[in-house]
Amino acid sequence: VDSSNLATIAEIAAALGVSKSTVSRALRAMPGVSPETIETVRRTAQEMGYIPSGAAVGLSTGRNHAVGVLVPALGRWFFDSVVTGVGRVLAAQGYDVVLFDLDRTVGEGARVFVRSILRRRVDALVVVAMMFSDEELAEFALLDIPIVAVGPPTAGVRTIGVNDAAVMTAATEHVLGLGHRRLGFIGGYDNESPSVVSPAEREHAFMTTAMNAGAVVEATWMLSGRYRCARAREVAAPLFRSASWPTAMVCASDEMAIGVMLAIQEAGLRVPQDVSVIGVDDHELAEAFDLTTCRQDPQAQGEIAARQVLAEVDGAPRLDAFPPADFSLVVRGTTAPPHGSR
Amino acid sequence: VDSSNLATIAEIAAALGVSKSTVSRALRAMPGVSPETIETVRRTAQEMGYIPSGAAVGLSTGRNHAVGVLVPALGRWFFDSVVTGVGRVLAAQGYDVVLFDLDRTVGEGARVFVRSILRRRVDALVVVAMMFSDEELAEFALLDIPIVAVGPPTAGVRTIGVNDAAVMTAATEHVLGLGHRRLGFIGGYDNESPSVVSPAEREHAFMTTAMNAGAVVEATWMLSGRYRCARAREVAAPLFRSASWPTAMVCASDEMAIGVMLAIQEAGLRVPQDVSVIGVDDHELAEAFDLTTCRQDPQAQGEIAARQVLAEVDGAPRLDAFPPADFSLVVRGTTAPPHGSR
DNA sequence: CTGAAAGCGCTAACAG
DNA sequence: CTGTTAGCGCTTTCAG
Repeated sequence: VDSSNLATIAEIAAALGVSKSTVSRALRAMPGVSPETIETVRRTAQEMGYIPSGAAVGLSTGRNHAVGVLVPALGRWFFDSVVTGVGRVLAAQGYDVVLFDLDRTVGEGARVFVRSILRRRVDALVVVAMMFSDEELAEFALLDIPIVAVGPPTAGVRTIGVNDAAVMTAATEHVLGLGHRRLGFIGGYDNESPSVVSPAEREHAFMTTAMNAGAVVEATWMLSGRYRCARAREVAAPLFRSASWPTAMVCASDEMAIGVMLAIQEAGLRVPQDVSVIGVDDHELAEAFDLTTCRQDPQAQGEIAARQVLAEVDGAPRLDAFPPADFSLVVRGTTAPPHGSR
Repeated sequence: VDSSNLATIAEIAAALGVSKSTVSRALRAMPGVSPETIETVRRTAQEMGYIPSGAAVGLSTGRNHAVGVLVPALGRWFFDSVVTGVGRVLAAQGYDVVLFDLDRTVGEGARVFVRSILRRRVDALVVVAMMFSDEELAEFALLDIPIVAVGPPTAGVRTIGVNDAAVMTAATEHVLGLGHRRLGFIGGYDNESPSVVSPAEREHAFMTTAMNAGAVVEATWMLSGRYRCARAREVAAPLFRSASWPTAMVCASDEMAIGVMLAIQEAGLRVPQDVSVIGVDDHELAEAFDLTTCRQDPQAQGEIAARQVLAEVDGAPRLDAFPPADFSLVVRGTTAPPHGSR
């Protein structure tokens, strides 16, 4: 027990000749403490370099003033934005964010985090775009703390996020409206990260909308880019070097849209003259690439999630479902009527 | 004190008719506990859904098993990578990462974090690319925990990072070696975020190297992109629409290099035929953009930082300085001899 | 308005 | 090998 040289509440009490309780109350400005004592205590606390011990407070009150944030990985716009949003409201309320980057956990003793990682160090949990096993959900239940998910619907956890079907339908209808009838799609599908929730609705909504409009969607035009720019570029490259390609690519994320654009250009084709490209997110780079997209605001979603769990930690009634988050079509320069049309 | 329904060490002791100490020891597999007891205790702990209380352990041992990570913001490749690296080693050692995104703190009660935020909840600190006031450094000292910085040198804190001068010199020499004599530079300079450390050495090293080689560097070719892609594109756009532009742009980060390439293309010029572009980082998108760059590995740097603070938490002697981190030139397709040369 | 005392859940000497 | 006894630093009744 190497508790450095930081002052404790007892020490400042001794120095002032008052009781620990008085100091404790004064420090927290509780009702029923004379303004003078409150002043004196605060000042000497300051002078003595007092910093409360989170552990002691936590043990005593049962509140850790910290919420856990589980992300599949850092470095992706959506996840980062959510964490930023969550962090913003938590900081404002004096809560810490304990970050769990599950990326590294996968593979090893994989995801035994509930028991081994979150040892009641957090008062609530915000999880981003992840799937959980029944076991994990059971442990969450045991933990008995507010949990909300952000992103695509997470089984077993209430989720805040956009309506993926609506978003994709809007994107698809935009290019259909421009006259495109040869449509391609790139989504995140594959079994690489089974624990990361992929918005399944997106592919489905694209297909349905395209089919209903009588558009042509060849099997080879349905790509999987794992939501990464580089990966999208790789898988799209052969398509645009082949003999038959779509005149519009509907992408489930802006990162993939950018990758697709790169592939298109490398193949000697131009956007939007030869191929239109539309994404989803309004990523920070979307404007720089003049990318048409369906804007959503993950930071705001994170803020909503954080506010809700904090409210519940403070005794607010549990909210069972969130209304879908906002999104809106942002038309820029990567979509245009297909070549040859007017 | 609403300590849910989780079992405590006392309860499992009672259920087994042994003492708390025995349970405590058994759970931690301490020497001097019969294999049988250890087995029994563990099993019933498991059955009773026991999860140790971090607060109690922390109070008792003085170790929180958590380290704080301070970043200027999330969503930038370098910062994200460092956090990922730190998180990776911490997770492996059973430590939590408490993330402080200072972005939001700036402006408000700005950066009183040491006292108000880190209430001894962390056993160590890793800070990324930040500057601290003397006041803050004093509070760090008071905290008396291992602290290491990652990135450009941080005054008052030992830092792990690449030698910025060496990196920039290498980049500049690469284009000089290709025959370029009209050089431009884009760095992060400005007063926007005074608390974020900007690698000052980079601009200086570029200048020195360029001058020594007798290259031409017009004043309007020295840009400030704040290390953001979009910003870089904006400031570079007018340059490449003007009458006089450099044949090679040396960029202090890949994100800015990409922005510059966008601006070049928009101006109707081509990379590398008209303008060569070289960056720094080997960002995850560098390969997709076929960008020549000076690779560094911020994740590895974060890992080194994390390993060192953990070692010191465990009693290892304090390390006063780190050797410079590795970097290497990665030549790809965005640099070539200047037009007209052979 | 203030003090005394009892814990929060766990670890850590000391004794057996 | 196991039990007892003190705390860690703070909050919180319950009495003055």
